[in-house]
Amino acid sequence: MKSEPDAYSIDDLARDGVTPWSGVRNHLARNYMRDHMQVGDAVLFYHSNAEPSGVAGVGRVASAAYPDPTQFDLESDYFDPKASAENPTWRLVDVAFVAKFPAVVALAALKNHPATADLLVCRKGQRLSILPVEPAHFTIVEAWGRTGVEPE
DNA sequence: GCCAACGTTGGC
DNA sequence: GCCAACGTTGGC
Repeated sequence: MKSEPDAYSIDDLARDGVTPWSGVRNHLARNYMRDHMQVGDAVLFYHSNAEPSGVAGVGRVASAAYPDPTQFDLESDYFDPKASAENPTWRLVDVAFVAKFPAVVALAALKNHPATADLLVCRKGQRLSILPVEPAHFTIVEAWGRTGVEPE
């Protein structure tokens, strides 16, 4: 799950403990949350538009999908006039903090390493804010981030 | 600041 | 329904 650290970083999640992943306004990303995420699923927390951009830590899905309240909030940047309480368009899940890596696993490093080069986030032009990660990939990235040691 | 890769909008 | 124009994301 991507977030710009200026907007919401792994440190913010560490402080809050759990946060509603509000503001997703892309149908594919919403569908991942709605159809594929289950409570307890592990999440790689990715810093985008950052120095460096990359995986900053680990989270965990802490709720099933439910309507994103910001779509009904006139004051919110994420207000959606087409959505209604009876027929919400956008959903989100809560994400809980698990760990912050001692150092960000940079996108450039992920791209350079054969064990992670085929991650979706490594694809050129990949802008989707929520992407699926294979369990094997998760294990590699998590170990890399936690230890700072490149995978074999 | 540039630009690739889309998603969205709106005229037709 | 098609598609051109436009807007956004996000790496570089």
